Amino acid sequence: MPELPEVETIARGLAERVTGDVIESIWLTSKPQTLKSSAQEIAAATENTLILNVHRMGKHIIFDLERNAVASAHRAAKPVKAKPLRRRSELSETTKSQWIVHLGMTGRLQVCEPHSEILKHTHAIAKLASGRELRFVDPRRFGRLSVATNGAFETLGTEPLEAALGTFVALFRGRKTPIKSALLNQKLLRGVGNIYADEALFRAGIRPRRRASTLSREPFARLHSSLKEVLHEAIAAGGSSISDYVNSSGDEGFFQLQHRVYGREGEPCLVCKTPIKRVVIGGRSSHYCPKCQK
DNA sequence: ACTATTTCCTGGATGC
DNA sequence: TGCATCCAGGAAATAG
Repeated sequence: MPELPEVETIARGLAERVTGDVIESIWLTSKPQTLKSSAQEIAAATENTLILNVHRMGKHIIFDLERNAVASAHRAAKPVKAKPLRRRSELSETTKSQWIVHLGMTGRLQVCEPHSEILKHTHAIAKLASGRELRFVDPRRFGRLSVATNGAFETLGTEPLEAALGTFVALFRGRKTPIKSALLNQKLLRGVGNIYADEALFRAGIRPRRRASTLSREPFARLHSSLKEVLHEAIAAGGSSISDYVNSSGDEGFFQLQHRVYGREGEPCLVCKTPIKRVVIGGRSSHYCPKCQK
C-alpha cells in the first residue's frame, strides 16, 4: 500500500528512468472509475509530450510534461530527412501539462519493454520514444489517472516533511476526531497513510484514539518530529513492502522490517514487551502499545 | 464546518 | 478440494 515514502521512492525511480523521454501515444482502459479525467483529455494532454520531470505531491505521482518542437521532432525521426528549420515562432510554442497518477492500494507503474507480458489489470500503456513502455497496473482499481492542463496540479493538505511545528499544530486545533483519523485526513496532512500514522503515534507515545483537541503542544511536538523521522527513515529504506509493493524497477522496499507496531498485533512491544493491541478506528486497523502510548 | 459511515474492488487467507 | 465469506485500505460520497 503506497504511502508517502513508497510514492516518493517510485517517483524518484521514475524520474531517473523516464525524464527526457517522450510519450508518443497512450492506450487507456475503458474502466470509467480509474479515469478521473476522460480518456480523450488524458490522451490530449500526454501524447507527443516530453517528460520534464516526475515528482510526488502527497500520494500523487506527477509527470510534468511539455509539448514542443523537440517532442514533435523526436517523433518524426528516422526515414524522413531532416525538416527545414522551423520558424522561431513555432519553436517557442510550448504547452505544459501534467499527468497525475494515484496508485490507490495496489497500483503500480512499470517501465518495460514492449514485448514483456501485459499483466492482468493493466489500465494504461504509454509508448515512449525510447522504445519502452510505461504501464499502469492496478488489480484492485483504487488507483486514479488524471491530467491537469490549466496551470499546476493543486491538492489540499500540507506536506508533512515541510510543515513547521506551528503549522502542524494549527492543523489539528479544535478537532474532536481521534488523532489517528486526523493524521489520515489528506486535507490536513497529505501523504500519511495507515502504516506511518501508527508508527509515528507509537514513537510519540500517543494512543491513536486520543482526540486531537485534547493534545497539548508537547505531545504535538513529539508527534511532529516522530512523523518526520519515520517518513525519512522509510524513504531511506525504499518504503515498506506490505502485500505487493515494489518500486518502479520491481524492487521491494525493506522498511517493513523496522515497523514497531503496524502488523504486530499480539507481538511484544519492542520497548516494554507488552503485547501490541489492534483496534479499529474510523474503519482502519490501528496498532499501538497500551503501556507506552497514553 | 465537522465528523462518522458507507462504498468502491480483487486477491489472498480462512473456515467448513 | 472446493466453495463461501471475510478482510485489507484511500478517498469520495453520503448521512448526521
